[in-house]
Amino acid sequence: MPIISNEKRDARRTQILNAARRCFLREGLHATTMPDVIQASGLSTGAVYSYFKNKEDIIQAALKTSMVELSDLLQPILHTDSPLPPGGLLCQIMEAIVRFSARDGFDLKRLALLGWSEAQRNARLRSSMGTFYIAFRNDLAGVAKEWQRTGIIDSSADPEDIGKALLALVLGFVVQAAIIGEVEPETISRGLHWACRASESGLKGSEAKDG
Amino acid sequence: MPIISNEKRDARRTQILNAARRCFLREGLHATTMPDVIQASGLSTGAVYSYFKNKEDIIQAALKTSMVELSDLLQPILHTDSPLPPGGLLCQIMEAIVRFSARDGFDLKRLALLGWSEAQRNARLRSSMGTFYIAFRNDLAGVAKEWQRTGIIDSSADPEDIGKALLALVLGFVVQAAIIGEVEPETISRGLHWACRASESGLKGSEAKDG
Amino acid sequence: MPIISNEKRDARRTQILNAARRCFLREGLHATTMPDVIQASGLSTGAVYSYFKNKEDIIQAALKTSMVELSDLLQPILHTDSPLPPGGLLCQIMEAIVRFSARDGFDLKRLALLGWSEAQRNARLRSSMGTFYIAFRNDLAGVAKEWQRTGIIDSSADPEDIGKALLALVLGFVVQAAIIGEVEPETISRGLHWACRASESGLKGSEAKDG
Amino acid sequence: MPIISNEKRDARRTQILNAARRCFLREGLHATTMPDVIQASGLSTGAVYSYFKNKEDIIQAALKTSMVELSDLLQPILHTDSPLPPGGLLCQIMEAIVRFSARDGFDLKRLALLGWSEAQRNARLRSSMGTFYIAFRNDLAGVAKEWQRTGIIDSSADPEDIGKALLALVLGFVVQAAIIGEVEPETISRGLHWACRASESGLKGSEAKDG
DNA sequence: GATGAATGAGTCTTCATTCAT
DNA sequence: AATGAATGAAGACTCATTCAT
Repeated sequence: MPIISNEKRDARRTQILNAARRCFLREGLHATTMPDVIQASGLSTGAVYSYFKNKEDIIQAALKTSMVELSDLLQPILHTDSPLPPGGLLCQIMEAIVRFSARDGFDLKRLALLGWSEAQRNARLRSSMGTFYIAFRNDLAGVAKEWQRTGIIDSSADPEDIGKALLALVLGFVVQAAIIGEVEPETISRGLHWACRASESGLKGSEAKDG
Repeated sequence: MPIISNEKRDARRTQILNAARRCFLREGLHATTMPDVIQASGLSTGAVYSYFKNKEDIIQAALKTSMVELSDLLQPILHTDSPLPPGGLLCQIMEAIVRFSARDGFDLKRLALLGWSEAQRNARLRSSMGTFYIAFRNDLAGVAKEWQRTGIIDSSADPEDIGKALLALVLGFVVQAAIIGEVEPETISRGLHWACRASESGLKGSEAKDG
Repeated sequence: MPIISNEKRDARRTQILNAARRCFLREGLHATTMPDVIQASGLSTGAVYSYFKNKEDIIQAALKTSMVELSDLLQPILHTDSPLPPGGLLCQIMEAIVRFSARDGFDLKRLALLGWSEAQRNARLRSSMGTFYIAFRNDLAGVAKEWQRTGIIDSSADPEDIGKALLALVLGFVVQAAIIGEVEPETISRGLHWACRASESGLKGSEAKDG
Repeated sequence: MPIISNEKRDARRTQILNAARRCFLREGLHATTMPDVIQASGLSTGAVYSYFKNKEDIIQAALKTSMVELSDLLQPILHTDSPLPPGGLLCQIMEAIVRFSARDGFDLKRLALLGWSEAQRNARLRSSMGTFYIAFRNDLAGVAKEWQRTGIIDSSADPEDIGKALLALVLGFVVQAAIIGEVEPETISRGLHWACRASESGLKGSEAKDG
């Protein structure tokens, strides 16, 4: 039965990819050698190369897998009929990311930094990563539209802009947590809360510039 | 006199560092070879190695230099007697970063991504980078205190939290601009403005969780 | 089966080591480059490096191998029930060394000089070489004890001292043969014979000093 | 006055050569770099290169100097009207070498090993070293003739052979002292004394072989 | 003459990938 | 289908020597 064979194939791929991610987090993308991945996977050189054409393919697949996993995690949060208000949603997303990192031992935040860096010089990765983040941003804009529909947010706002602002907060949380640490999802949310309550908060950049 | 003047030495160092940064942006930190840097610098192998002990040293210095330059750029914005309100300040910072990138042809945003990635496995870099970002975050918290002093922000807020939230926005803008593009400082500011005006905005994380 | 047999592995190691020894004798230890050894071995760079960690390892192994081979050669001479008297034994040892050098084309005498030099600054080599020579010296002292047992040598003599004197003669023969030439084992033996028959030979150092 | 200048030149040369010998003893001939020698000499690169054409020249001169110094030391011992008998002479020579090593901090024994090794692949050095050792051997043979003249040694002996045997002992002492240690001049002398008093000592190699 | 900055050929070593078995 | 030995191109770095000042 080819079905079992296929399952086995998938299991092997996952085994290699997980080994690769462990290596990547430990050594970085470039400093990780194929022997590193091969040893960590417990397979033979030839076996690994029968599942992936080359190292670039493994990087690509490992990062893509992470993006897909994250996507699965975020879908229920973003595609719900009654999304939480901005602050709550942000927290939910950031906590999901934190939880994901804890779950499998792959620190998604740190893996993301590796991916962003690699995407600078790897067109294929840049492309798949771009697709992922644009979809994420669009989903956030979609939530913003839902907020407008339910009257939580003014209908004159540009939902795209809101999506971009929210994405910036999420990504910035990821960087900050990975590089400095000492940030919790709630910290961000709370800080934002106060910043936004500034009298004449002037959050509209144009006003700021004019003033 | 074959003894080179300090100015000339510094000029040479800068020459190498700038060449390195150009290479890094083009090829990434690891894919950049020493011959790449050497050729780009216009010097000889030996000359480059007389200014920097090894490749790691060049990476270190190139990123450190960028941090120092950025720091110089941000100081006047962050250490002023009458800082702009939150939205305006954010815009100012992001625009400074954008302007810096345009100035010398070194896209600071993309260089930052490279640095964050490298910092994962390079303790020395992680240390100097951590110092820089913590100082940045503290400066932002300092501005928050100033806002509290002038009554722009409620005195019950934690300025540290505000610093973290603002830093997240700045870093997130950098990532988003580098990876997806199609974000302007004002976009973020505007999106945030609307998100924050959400009725019962629920930006306080705890409320969000409870809800 | 790509899994190589132990015999083949050993054959490869020997192949590399013999190539290395040929190079070392031609160029010296340091002036021999890895490409030299690699080409002489007939293998590829990677293959050589899969058998030996680095150049130092090859030096170490090449010299150690020589010591082991020499040891095998000397064992039957030194560990016999009825050793020849001093002069005969010396000749036997020196001739064994000469014969060994002729056998495989590796001039053991010249290789020894290279090793002694390298041992000055290479602790690991110094250690293994020290072990070898101390064992050799002890074996010579052992023969001296046998001589004392059979009455060939006075029982009041210190066998250790005899071992040291004999070792000096052997090593000195090696140096002289390698550096100046025109010495045969018998020459040494004969010269010693006459020198020792000096009336009031005064070979006891203390007497010499007093005189 | 060119005389002072010449003296200064010689002093400089000595300064460089002494620095070089210190380096050579510490690092070996090849692992010593020109910067090593330059720094140890306290002069500038250019200065050192104005006194010696290249590194090979420094090696050559440093070793030659050592040979000359040793020669000066041995002359009075070897060219005397009433030389000590064999055992005493040997001790005198070995003690002179030991004393020389202690005097200036240049361990002549270890320097000799370095030189022998280098002589394998350096024709010029091999030549000057050969000249030195042949002269030494001839001087020893000369002493043997003197011993024959005064009746200490049988007139039927070949003084050349005696020279070779004595040289072997001296060189062997040097090697043993440098590589293993725990040998004193007297030890050798004493050991030899007992070995030679072997009944039917059979020191004549031919007899040994026949037996 | 003196200086030391600059040169660049030459070394060791790694590692992605292939392919005989 | 699986294995892991073998390949060799490519990279980081050193250091003897030169020569402009």
